[in-house]
Amino acid sequence: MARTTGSHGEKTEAAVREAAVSLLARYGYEAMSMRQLAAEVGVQAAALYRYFPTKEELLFTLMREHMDDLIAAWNAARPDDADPATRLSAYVENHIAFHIERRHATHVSNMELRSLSPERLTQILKQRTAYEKELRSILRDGVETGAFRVEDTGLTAMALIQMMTGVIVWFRPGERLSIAEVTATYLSMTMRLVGANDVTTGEERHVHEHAQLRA
Amino acid sequence: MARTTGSHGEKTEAAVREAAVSLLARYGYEAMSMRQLAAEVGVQAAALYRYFPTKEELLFTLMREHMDDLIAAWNAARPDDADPATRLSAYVENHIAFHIERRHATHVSNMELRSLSPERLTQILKQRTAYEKELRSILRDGVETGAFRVEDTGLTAMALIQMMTGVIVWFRPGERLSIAEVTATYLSMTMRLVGANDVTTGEERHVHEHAQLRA
DNA sequence: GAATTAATTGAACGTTTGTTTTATTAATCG
DNA sequence: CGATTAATAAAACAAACGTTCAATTAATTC
Repeated sequence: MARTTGSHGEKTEAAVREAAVSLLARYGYEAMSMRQLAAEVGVQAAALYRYFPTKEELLFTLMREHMDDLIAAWNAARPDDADPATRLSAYVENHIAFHIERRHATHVSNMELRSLSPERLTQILKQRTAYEKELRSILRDGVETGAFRVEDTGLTAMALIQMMTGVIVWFRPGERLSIAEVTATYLSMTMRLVGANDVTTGEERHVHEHAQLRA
Repeated sequence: MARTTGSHGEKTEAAVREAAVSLLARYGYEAMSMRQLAAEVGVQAAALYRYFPTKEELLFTLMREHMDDLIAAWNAARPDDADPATRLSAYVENHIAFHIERRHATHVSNMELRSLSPERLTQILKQRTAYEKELRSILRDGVETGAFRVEDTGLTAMALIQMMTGVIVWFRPGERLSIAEVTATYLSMTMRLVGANDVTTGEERHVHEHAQLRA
């Protein structure tokens, strides 16, 4: 047999991407074989090489596009000329919403860095650093204006990102908490962590609205 | 050739464990081959099977002992009849010190869970849950006595653990910050996060001592 | 110092791996 | 409808994998 009835390049490539994200998240890069991926798509292994020249290029493509999307999502959501607290809220909300919605791809992008060649690793890390820099900048501005009380902006940014990204480890859609509840709780934890409620006097009230939701 | 001069079982086994933790942390379970591990130890691959029956059993042994050690360290450090803030401080300090000191082993225990068989995975997760339960219990007590202001103890415990364990991702000994500085900063972030400084009136002062170390 | 035990080598086994090549069939275009 | 192009299958490749086995040598014991 050769070309199958109803076969279409774009559809197959989309199916490969989807199956790859799923299998990579579940088994990891080294444990996922090209034959396993092909079987999931319903195709022979050789067919994969029409869309991606190597296994590593497939991984890299998925990771790069995921980082592109993350940065694009933040650029669309960022409130440009707002006070630090508002900008921090937007960052937290975007980060958590994006990471919950795309848990599998995030898992891959965070866990499989060591499977990339040095040059490709550098590129992904560059994108990640650019994204994290946005948070550091917000924190720095907040410290300057007195909106936040933070000891070390670099360290705090790392702590916040680790904390927020951690949702993908335990969060399962449809269990106990909704995305909105999780986001609200993380938002208030973040604001307390950066010492925001001691300083702001007006709109930071909305943080406390959620504060006793489930005490 | 066969038995080499100066060979001794205990020494070899210790060398295997040490090299395995290092290689597993750097390359991951699937990417590390038994031949690569043997080469690192300076031995042939077949010699490894005198100490560990399979590759997976080697991984499991390292992970189980690491969890044992973590729980033992906490049992040695835990202040039993103290107020929640003191207990939380002890938990944070122990967690960060232990995880920085044993970054590689922690990395393995966190990243390679999916390479374990279901039964072995269950055992490691049981140990992990037992350890995390300690933190949830501290948070619950703190909420009850009014020492902490926390919306969801389970969610807060997960957030704190993700945040604290995250140090192993970026911390490198001998760079910029000392272990003591990192611990102090994480301690004050934790205390703010659980809303501790609004309630306690006496010994929570020592939190603020560190607070403006590097603002 | 001979007998026994502990530790290791070297070769081999059957699988599985990522990838390439060639042939074949379906879809598309003129 | 015939020619061309796109999409796939099937088979094969060498390399690497975890693991086993028999042979061999060092350390230990009596």
